[in-house]
Amino acid sequence: MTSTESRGTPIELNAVIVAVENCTPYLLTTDDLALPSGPFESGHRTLEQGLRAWARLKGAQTLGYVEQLYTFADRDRTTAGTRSVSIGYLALVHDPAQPLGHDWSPWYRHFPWEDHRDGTPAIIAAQILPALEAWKNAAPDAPTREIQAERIGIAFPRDPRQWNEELVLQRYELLWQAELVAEAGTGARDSFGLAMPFDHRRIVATAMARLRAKIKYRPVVFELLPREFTLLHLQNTVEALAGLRLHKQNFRRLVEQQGLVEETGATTRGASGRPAKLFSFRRKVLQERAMAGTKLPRTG
Amino acid sequence: MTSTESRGTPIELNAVIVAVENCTPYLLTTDDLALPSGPFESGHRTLEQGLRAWARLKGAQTLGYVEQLYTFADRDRTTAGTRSVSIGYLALVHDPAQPLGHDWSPWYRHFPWEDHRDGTPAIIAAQILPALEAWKNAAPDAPTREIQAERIGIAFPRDPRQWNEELVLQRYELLWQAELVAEAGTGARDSFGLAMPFDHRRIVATAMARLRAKIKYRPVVFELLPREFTLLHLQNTVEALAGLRLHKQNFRRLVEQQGLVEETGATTRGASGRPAKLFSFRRKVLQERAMAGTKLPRTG
DNA sequence: CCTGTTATGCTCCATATGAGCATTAATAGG
DNA sequence: CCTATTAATGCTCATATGGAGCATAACAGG
Repeated sequence: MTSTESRGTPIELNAVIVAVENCTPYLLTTDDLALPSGPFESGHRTLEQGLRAWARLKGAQTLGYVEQLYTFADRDRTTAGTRSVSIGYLALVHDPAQPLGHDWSPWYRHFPWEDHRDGTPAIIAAQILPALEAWKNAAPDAPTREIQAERIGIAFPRDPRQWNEELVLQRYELLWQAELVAEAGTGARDSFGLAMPFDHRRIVATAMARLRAKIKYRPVVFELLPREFTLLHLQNTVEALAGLRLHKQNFRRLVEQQGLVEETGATTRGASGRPAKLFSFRRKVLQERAMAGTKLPRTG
Repeated sequence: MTSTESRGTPIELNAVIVAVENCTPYLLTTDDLALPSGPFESGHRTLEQGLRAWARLKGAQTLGYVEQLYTFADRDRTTAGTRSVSIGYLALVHDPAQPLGHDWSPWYRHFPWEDHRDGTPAIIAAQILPALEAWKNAAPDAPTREIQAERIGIAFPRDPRQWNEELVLQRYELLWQAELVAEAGTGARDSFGLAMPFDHRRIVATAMARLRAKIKYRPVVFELLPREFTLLHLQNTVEALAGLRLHKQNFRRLVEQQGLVEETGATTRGASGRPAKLFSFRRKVLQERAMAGTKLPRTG
């Protein structure tokens, strides 16, 4: 920090642009599966506005929710030889009018171990755990093995009920260190999930983790839904993001007791089964409860 | 984003370095109350490591916990004329051996409206609310006034039990927009709290909000305490950060049931009153519960 | 009418949280 | 030794909140 080598570092923006269609979350990518990115443009007042304008140009639907994720600047993060700094953004696209095209990639293709909606994915017991075992056992000393074993146990617990869907980034980093993802470079033996260029899969992991954490305390799911939706549609979307099945009745109780939605009066028609009421998001809650609230045992 | 004007933008790091002494949180600042900052140095593997090395040089105690806060890059953020990008960090310093010197500033001097440990601070009813009222009433149209009133009501609720200690940033931004902090520039009539140069007070507000949110679901308080502490000391530290009084018995119950601490066997001596047992942080919980857990009604 | 399917209502229980009341263990000062 | 003071601790109780599951209701199609 004492050097004056501040000619300037190239800054780029990377956006994880998410849409959900038919119970599947998708990422907007370029042809080579890279995240859309561009140079930092100083013409906009804020980074976020710049991102929105740029996404419009790139042909993504208009971005709804936008949030800064993280600034990535490890030394080994080099694009075209020079070290680069990237500011990652997460953006959510409302239910797209036209079906998603070929430039949208289902995110579980890149993270097959993260989708637990139909039970623990087979790849975990069949391939990931054995490979991690082997990696752990290759550690030089016992204490290290101990620590690795702990990490593995937390990231990929045996008991399905222990699965913590938020640990997306920890899991990806664990697989990286064990050289079980192609991006780790050094001649990975096994490679799980569809790789992405540069550190983009890491950025996506960060985005998934953030999103999975956020849906629990902020009504962001609605940024991925059309204006009107059924409660089942809402639940399916949350499940798609979390990669988990939820208890239907309790999910509804939660949604209603929090006053997140209101009936529009209309119902679905034509489908099989009892028609469902249509709901819309109560924008007011954004103001009413600027946030859930406390976990501290306050006085008064 | 289509231009190739990427000669590079100067990047600087700003660190909000926090320590707690005697029930008071302090910030490390320079003589003119600026946050310690320095150019982005590419010699380190990660930004975090760079920050640690640099803090050591600057004479801050060794940093314990470090976390990236946010990247600030609004157009009006200019240092010495040119637009600059700043990566903000939050760092926590363990109980300092020597007393904190003059380069540490109590954070409530900059945010007097945030300390509710002795009840709602007088400044809110006496000065802030009237000034915000006036600002709201000066809005051109009724809908705008309506919205401002909502914002004010959430940021500074009348009922003390509605006070949400996490909204530090929202409150600061509200005061900024109402030109009630000196940094807003345009000839602020009133100015609340001790100002800081540039947008540094905004960065601190971001840090406070993050910290207040984080202590609820991650055991970060221990990063601000000595190895051994009493439960009262622990509670006082949390209260200092949150700016709130907590219910003693329930606080203890919470801490114990979460298995955060373990007795060291020793007790305090010399003080008045019954001696308290000394505790230490159970590092294991970091692994055991890599995180609190769910808010979603899972199945299974 | 009978069956399959999905939407909705409700109950029950375990645990967490919010508020207090009551005791106990030390120290300081007479 | 006795007493006031200062904290630490132990417990209780009512009320939320979260997890599971049973029971009904409303429609499509044969």
